[in-house]
Amino acid sequence: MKHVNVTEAWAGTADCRNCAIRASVLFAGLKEDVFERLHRPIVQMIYPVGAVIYSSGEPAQALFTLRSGLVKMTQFLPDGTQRIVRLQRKTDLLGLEALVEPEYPHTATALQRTEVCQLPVDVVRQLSQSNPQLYQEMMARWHKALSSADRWITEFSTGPARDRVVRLLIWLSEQESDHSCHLFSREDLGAVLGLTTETASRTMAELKRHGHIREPRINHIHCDVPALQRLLER
Amino acid sequence: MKHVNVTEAWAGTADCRNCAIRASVLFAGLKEDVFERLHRPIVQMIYPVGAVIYSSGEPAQALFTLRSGLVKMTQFLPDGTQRIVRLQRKTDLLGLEALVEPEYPHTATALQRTEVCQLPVDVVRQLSQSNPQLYQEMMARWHKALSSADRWITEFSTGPARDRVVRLLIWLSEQESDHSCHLFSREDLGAVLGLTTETASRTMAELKRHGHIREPRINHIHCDVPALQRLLER
DNA sequence: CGCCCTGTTGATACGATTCAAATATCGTGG
DNA sequence: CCACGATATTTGAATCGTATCAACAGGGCG
Repeated sequence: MKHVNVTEAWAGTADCRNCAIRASVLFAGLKEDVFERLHRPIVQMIYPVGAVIYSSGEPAQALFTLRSGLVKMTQFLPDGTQRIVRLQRKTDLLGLEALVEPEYPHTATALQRTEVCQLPVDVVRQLSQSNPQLYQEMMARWHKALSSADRWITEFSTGPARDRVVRLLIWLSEQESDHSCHLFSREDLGAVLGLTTETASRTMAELKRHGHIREPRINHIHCDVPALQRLLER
Repeated sequence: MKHVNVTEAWAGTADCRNCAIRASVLFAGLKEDVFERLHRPIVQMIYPVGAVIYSSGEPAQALFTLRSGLVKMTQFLPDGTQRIVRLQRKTDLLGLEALVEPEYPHTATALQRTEVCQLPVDVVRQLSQSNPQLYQEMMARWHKALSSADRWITEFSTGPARDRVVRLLIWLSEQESDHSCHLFSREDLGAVLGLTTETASRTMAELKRHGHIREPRINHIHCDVPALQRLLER
């Protein structure tokens, strides 16, 4: 595994009012004056592949809205082993735990070039308590995180290797318009699905041989989604 | 699988003020007057083994605080297969999703005789919005649910069969004082751990042969917890 | 150019599933 | 209360899938 030591790029104060994903971010539907108070301390950041957004055990001082990219959430067990417990992508909110715990429970690492908006935790906590709209939105975020966890268990931790890989490819294709998806390393692919690197590699090779996927550029996958769906049916 | 068709027992209006687990329930620390408004509509229920507390797809009208017992949360996939995605026990809050969604996403089934308090969702929603204390408590509940989900992934969906069984036995022993635990059927044991019934049975038999557990009465397990811990270490 | 890292492929071993059968347990009605 | 059938559990043998260990190919980078 390549070791990356990045100082993340500070990309300026956020222009929330013109945010391309504003409709789906935390503050969709906030009144102007409330919004005004909130958006000022927001900072934008850009992380390259491999960059760590925050680490497990670090003081939890901010939440992050994901504007683009893909982030793996890793949990470390007492015995030193680690497992990826979630993947986060566009419009997801990272580090909700900061509202409740003093330290982040996961390590968040960019698997693709990733843009985030950083929200100080006290601001979010304070506003969400006084603003029913935001309160409801927070609940929805927790709920979304929990649903993802359930989906993770049933789709990515269950069944034979091929099915898991296929489900992940479909999941990754969901957000792309053209049946393509940006994959990450075989090693991470395995870690996400609880498989070894070799099995991940073999499975990908087999899917290619059957013509269900193509890989014109490395880690850029074209998926025959309907065919993949059919594979899952039996 | 045995099919149970129970009408759950109504056990009267809750006596919250003298609740044995009040310190750890949702309303710990509420002011008297607020508490007064809340506790009136609370109803206590007792479910026998196998009883369904609520079903996936059913209108979500209540949350449930678990006073005692054990409940499995089952998710049904489009293809008809099902998987247990969580186990809930004393002081856990069931059906948080009711705050956000019109229908329950899971089916909640009692694995042991289970006592719950039923809280109407509108009451909880309304109170939690106006009461900062309860708001914070709700966040903590969501967080707890999410942590459980993470733990589920890393402990019960990962590694060889024996390790999974051992981790579950330890988890079940946690709440008992005397290193014993009340188990459920081998079929459910398998479903919880993503294993077949046969593998679950074989693994239990092997643990018995090695003297790490005893089963004096059926499904009443005595665990040599330190020995089990040691099994996980290598 | 050569080294290192990632990915691929092959051979083998191990563990879990599957299918099948025997045994134990539970619940019910006689 | 016992006997019976239904259901759950245990055990065995064969098979399948994944991990493991090992070797090798290709690409990027110093």
